[in-house]
Amino acid sequence: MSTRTRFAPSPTGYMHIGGMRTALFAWLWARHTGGAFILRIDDTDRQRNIDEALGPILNAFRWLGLNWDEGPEVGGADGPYFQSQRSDLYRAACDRLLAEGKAYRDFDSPEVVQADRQAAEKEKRPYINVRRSLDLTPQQVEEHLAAGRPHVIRFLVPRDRSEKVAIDDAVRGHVEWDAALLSDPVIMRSDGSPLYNFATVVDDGQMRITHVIRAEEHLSNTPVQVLMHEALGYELPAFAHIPFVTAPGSTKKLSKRDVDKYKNNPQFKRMFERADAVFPQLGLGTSETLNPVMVEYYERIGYLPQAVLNALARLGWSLDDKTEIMSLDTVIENFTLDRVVKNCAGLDPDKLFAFQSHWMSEVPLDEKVVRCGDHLRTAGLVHDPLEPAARERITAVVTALGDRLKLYSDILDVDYFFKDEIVYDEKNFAKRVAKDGTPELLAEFASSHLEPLSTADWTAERLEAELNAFSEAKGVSSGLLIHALRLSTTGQAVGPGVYDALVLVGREKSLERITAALMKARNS
RNA sequence: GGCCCCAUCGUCUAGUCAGGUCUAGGACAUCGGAUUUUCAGUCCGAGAACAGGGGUUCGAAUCCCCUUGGGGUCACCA
Repeated sequence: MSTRTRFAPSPTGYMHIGGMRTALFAWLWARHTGGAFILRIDDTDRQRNIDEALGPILNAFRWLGLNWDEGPEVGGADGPYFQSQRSDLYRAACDRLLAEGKAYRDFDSPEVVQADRQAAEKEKRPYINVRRSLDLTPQQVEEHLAAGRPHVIRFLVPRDRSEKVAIDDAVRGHVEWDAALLSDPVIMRSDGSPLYNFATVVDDGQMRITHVIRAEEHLSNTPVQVLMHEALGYELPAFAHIPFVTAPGSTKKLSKRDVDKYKNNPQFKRMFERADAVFPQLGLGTSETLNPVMVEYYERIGYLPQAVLNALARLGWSLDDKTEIMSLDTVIENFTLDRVVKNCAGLDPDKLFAFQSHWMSEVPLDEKVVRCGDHLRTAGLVHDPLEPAARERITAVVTALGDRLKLYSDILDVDYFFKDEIVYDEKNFAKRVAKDGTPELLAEFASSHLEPLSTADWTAERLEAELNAFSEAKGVSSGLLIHALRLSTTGQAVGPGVYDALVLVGREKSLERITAALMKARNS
């Protein structure tokens, strides 16, 4: 039988990076086995603004290139793929259970149930729901029904079953539970809508899912689901509970609720700072609106899908003892569930960045130019990046940047190549320019060696030769002038090689900026 | 608290199922050196781990038990 895996997100308005990893593993297993990957939307709870809430999720899949064989937009034979449109299926399954005595109507009010729970807690004994409604005679049930008395429907756990409820999890191995300790799960609310635990079983059964690959936090839902699969006569799928992704340097599940804490996390901190530096320029808000818990963060800040995919694949899975850099095709070819690690894995921003460095080095110049052009246009630094002169300039800058360009948004750090005014890195300006003797040296170099140069002679080679000749004659380290020149003409301490930078800034503007810097140094 | 899961360098991991070849391998990060009389980068190198205790065995990171620690989950959420 052909493999069928699924990912069933709830439309929350964003795609969680940890959820993305779970989805990736399910997708990978389907692709590795030549099976089907199904996207199913768990929207039993919220029906409003479904498009708005679903958009970012589908976008995340598209950005990473993870296609789905059945689901929203593409349809499929086992649809619909929105739980909100599958009510009849749940109703029918529930009726069947009811008719077979495998489920029952529970007339206890939420308050009563709550009191039971509290009583159990007080007496320090495990809570299992009290089956009062089971004592009702058929006649009493009819009366309650006729009276329109609100009730839920619970699945009747076979607590007296002799053997344990067990699964052979593809990643965790044999796991078993004692059915006698299980509470009867509510499968239908009093308003007639299904609960997740039930809907999932009905969907997985009806869609003939062969491998339920999901995050570890669902492990404790598994026993009742197994029982419900059995009760409904579905063939039990294989389960693979993969570890969840934790926050960097933590053992706790990565959660959007904790973003405020993450801002102080030493490893996460830089990502938030980067967001606050970049997103406002792109009109995307700040780290408040887009943060590293969301997949969109990575897309917008200029990560490569290859890098994110590589990092995600290596989080809880490995090919062997040395392979780190892997294309999606390589991962598909080698992905197996038995090589999924059992313990939870912390998202590592540094490692992701390292993957990014590698994959960015594989991107052709033209592609980099186009993507950087997009960022520049969005930031208002370039009107039309496709216009020949602009394109040429962007190409020159990207070339000069070389492998310094790690994220596409890095292009915004060299905005001084695209606008007139520059922002000084004050600390480094003081250190490299406004210090003993340097302004005088710089002034002399500018007037004696730079100003005489014609625009045609304003080349990296010539500039380097002039600078070397001057510093040799003066008996000073060339590094002194190199730093002073960079700070003066770009305002920054880091950037392309200084001769390239001077060429990019141009003769005219370079001289102007040096003059301005000298004035600034004198006044400080 | 009940139930369940997990435990190798700071981090991600290889090795665990089929004990020896593991004085525990790789990657990221860190530190040091080289290079560019420039930041970055690149190259080379270094430090860095089997949670603890009992067993079984000639031999245990690997098998068994206990302890400790971490985590998940206990809804008319998903």
